[in-house]
Amino acid sequence: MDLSERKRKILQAIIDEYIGTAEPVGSRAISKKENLGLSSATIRNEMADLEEMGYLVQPHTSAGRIPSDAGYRFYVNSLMSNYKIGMEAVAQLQALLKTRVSQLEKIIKYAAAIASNLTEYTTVATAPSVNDSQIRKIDLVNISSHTVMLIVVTREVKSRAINTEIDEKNCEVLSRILNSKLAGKKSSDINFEMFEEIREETEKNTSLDSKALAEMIRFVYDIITEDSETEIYVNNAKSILHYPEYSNVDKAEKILSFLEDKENLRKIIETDNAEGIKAKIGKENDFEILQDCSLVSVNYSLRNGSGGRLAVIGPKRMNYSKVFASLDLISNEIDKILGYYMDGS
Amino acid sequence: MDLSERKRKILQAIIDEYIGTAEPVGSRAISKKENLGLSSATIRNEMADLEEMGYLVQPHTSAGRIPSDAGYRFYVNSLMSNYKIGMEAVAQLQALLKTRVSQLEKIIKYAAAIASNLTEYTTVATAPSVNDSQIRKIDLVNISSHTVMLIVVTREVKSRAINTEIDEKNCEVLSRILNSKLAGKKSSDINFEMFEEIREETEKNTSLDSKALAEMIRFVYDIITEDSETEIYVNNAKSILHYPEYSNVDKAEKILSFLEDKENLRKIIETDNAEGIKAKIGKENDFEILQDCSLVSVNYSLRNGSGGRLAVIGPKRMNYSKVFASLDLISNEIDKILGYYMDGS
DNA sequence: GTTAGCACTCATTCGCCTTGAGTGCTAACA
DNA sequence: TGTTAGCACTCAAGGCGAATGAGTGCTAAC
Repeated sequence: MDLSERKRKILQAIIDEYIGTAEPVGSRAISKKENLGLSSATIRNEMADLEEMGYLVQPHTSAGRIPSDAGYRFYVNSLMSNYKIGMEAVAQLQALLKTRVSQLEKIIKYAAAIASNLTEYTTVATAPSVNDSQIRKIDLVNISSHTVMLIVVTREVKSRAINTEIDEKNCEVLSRILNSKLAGKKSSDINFEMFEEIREETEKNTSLDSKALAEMIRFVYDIITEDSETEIYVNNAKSILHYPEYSNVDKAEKILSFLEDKENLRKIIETDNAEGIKAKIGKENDFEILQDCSLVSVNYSLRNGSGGRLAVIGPKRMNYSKVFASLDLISNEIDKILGYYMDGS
Repeated sequence: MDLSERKRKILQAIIDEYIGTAEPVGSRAISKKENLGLSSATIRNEMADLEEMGYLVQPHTSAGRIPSDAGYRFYVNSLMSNYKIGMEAVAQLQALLKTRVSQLEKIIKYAAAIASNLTEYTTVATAPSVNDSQIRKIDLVNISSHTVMLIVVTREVKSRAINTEIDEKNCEVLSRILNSKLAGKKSSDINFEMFEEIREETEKNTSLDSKALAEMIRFVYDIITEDSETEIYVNNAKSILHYPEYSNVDKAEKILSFLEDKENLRKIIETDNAEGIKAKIGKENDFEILQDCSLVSVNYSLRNGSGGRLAVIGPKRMNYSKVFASLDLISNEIDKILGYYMDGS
């Protein structure tokens, strides 16, 4: 599928124009762009060719052309220009991410927010998954006469307030036993039998009511083995309403519903773990509701192997070059920070 | 402003009808409701009276009437019927809240989600504020060769991953000193001078680089004194799009933007700490953008004095009786659970 | 190979008319 | 004196056709 230089230029001009206006592009509009000195009639001939080749479609006879999915695909693969993000924006981004570096859990949340600011599209991101990391410490702290806070430290901190009658002294003994048996282990290596030992040993060394103890152990087991449900962040979903494509409120509502369901989001964002920035254009998306959208995503990773994904969702006629540039910038910055921060093990 | 029994009935019928249909209500529609055997002409006369009194307005001469803010206010204060929530829904709610009880922090999140399911309107809720509670424990855990997890336990658990070179042994010493100086204190009683002592004592007892130490102390100070930013949960914002009042996409987008800004939410939800369920109808809302909406809210509280607020936001013609009943139910259930759970101190 | 010119198509807009829901007023009725 | 039937009036909404104009494809000339 080779295109003449002229066809490439015309196709590019049409798509650029359409991205800006969301209106079918006519031959005259293109011919008036000074850079190629061609009359509208010539452009018309070329456009007819491009339509035949499948890159353009005509919504109706007397309208201009709009890009087809294939047209966008060609544009993304070989036509789009390099977008240059302003130095100030870059500096701002770096500064902002740096101030958040002490709240590692949240860095992706901020990154996703920044991405949606930069691009003005909806963004979806998964927090870095920290499954299966080593247990560093388990702690039981009495916070009121019958509430104990259970804390498990791995790479992250999980906690649970538990309603129980275990007193401070017994808490101490129990937490000492828990640590001696479990600290240093990976959560995937832990099974319920280990807790049987813990129960026995604790019963020997404390005056604990065996029912309260069993309950407590159950909680510890749960908190350790539960999949730390990786958070998923959505930003700027409402931007959908901006696009004429979704001026139909019903359609807009459907997609907003879709974006509210974390399950869906997980699916669309986790299908692809490819390196680098990937675009899914229109019908390339598995979900029917996204077939008028494009999804551009990138994964970031920590040196220890865990990572996550950050995606931009917008209309098919999104500003691809800007989106690609933004994601590139952001994922680089994140990799820098996280790589440094989380390295070693 | 006394209304005859007949006027009350007519006003109630009009508002009930309008809540269901969102269309101006005509005299004929009311006269056909069997319960008052009056002709449309008679109703017309009464409606004219009610309009003069300010309870109804006419969008244009040849249309029916719609309730004014004052009309809704009268309806809420003295007209609306008692909505009875189905037993199954009540049982479901109780069951659901109970299963979440071990994740206390999240109970309000679930309660807000339930409220928006029950009412089908947008809900906004603030998590229980746990400011100014006593520090129970401070911990420093090495999670990698140069990352230390800082953990502060009050009624909740706050944590921060910190990039530093402090090794395990020094961590232990430092955390012992921190606990001896700070445990048991309220975070509001803590000032930076105390940390000067801590710094001096630590320097005496460890080989710590004084710059790393100063930095670490700064983090501890920050995490303790920072306002634990009470989370704020929004559910079902998109339900706005359902109402014909917001079929205008621009208007819908404005209000969705408004609801995305946590600052705004905080303001609308925290203005009123009154006991019981309160409604703000139309222009009674301070924010101009909400002047076509009503906001019904309730506060829940723990026995220790902290608490939060849960609000339903919908169109002025919301189903007030259902919303009131739902909030009443939910806040009672929450109070039961939290009261039991968090009591003592 | 390029372009000017022309006939043709078709979505969009505008004005006009019709329709119908609803009102207020008046006069008659109970 | 309160209620109701009847009638003239108002006005938003919807249907319809003409006008508009953006765009095309094709042809003939350059």
